[in-house]
Amino acid sequence: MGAHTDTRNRIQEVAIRLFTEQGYEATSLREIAEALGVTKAALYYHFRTKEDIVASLIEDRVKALDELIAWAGGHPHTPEIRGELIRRYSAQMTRGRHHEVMQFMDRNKTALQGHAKVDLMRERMGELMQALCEPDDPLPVRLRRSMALFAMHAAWFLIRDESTTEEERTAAGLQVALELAEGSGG
Amino acid sequence: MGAHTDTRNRIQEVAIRLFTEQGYEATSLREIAEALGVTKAALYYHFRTKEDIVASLIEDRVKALDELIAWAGGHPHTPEIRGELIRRYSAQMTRGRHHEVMQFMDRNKTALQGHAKVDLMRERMGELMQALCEPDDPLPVRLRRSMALFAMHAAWFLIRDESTTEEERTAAGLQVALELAEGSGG
DNA sequence: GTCTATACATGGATAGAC
DNA sequence: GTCTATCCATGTATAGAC
Repeated sequence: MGAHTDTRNRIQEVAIRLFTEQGYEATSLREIAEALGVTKAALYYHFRTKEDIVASLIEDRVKALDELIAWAGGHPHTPEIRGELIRRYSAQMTRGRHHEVMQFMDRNKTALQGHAKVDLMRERMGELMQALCEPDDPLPVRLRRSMALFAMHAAWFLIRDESTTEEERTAAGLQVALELAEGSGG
Repeated sequence: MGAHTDTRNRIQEVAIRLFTEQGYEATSLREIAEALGVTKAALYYHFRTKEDIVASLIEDRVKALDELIAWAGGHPHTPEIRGELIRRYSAQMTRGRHHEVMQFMDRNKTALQGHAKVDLMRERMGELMQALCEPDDPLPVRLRRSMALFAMHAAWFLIRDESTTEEERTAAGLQVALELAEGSGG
């Protein structure tokens, strides 16, 4: 954990904040550099490209998704397993930068298209969805299950209320997600 | 409805498609022009700026939201009124370019930040939300009601299945939205 | 590790001819 | 209404000094 790792971390911190607030394309490397009190060229010592900064930001999230998919692969598609999968997903959102990463991606959907790591992560989300529902489930069920995952993101960034605690967000997201997954019609 | 109106319409059609597929910033005016077989300069005859194209795309949606908000303003906040509000919202999605506009905006959140008409529309969505829930409603209720609106968008673009008909999408979105608005916890 | 300087591409937008 | 030509700002990325 020398000065190298530290600067690298500070770059990531500022980058994800600005990418989320102002947008990925609207945020120049010059702007990130200035916020850190260094120059553009300094960033290029730590990251080969702008895309590499993004890749570094989401790699923990991809790993976490891989674990979830692997776990789901060893279990049958039952309501109980779906519930547990959702609980585990919810728990991930409380750790590290995971919910920040999801918000960053949600707000920059098109801008991140074509980034290798981002496309990989979209694939993983698709695989996770397949663990939550069969292709021949009725449309309302598929819609509800897709939205179950979204509920756990939305709890963090759809509700903008500053006074809401992290525990309340997590609980609300989890509750709505579980209802959506096993609601009256599915 | 002369050649003027026609070309203008064709520009809008190509623009919203490319903005949604590839992204707003990733789509240059040159690219739109080439897809139409004209030059960049020709576009500038019909629209003063790139931002003006966006404004023209969403203005019908803003008008539709205004109508909805006005209607809600004349009624109390009851489950029945909320249900009717959601039904009317759902009906709007089946007309004109409304669901395409919502998808375009969903996929380009940050890129459209600061566009006057887009910011206006975000305000309107906020007002509509206020018609659906009180500030002191419990968090899961607020989350569910926010997601009710999202469900009606998601029915159109979260489910990518080509064989799904427009009627099925509309019905599924409406059903899930109504469940979310008046679910077990809200 | 960070700097200055700069190459190089691309995009939005305008001027003025036809 | 559409064209050619061009301006100008900005962005990513690199070379090379310190």
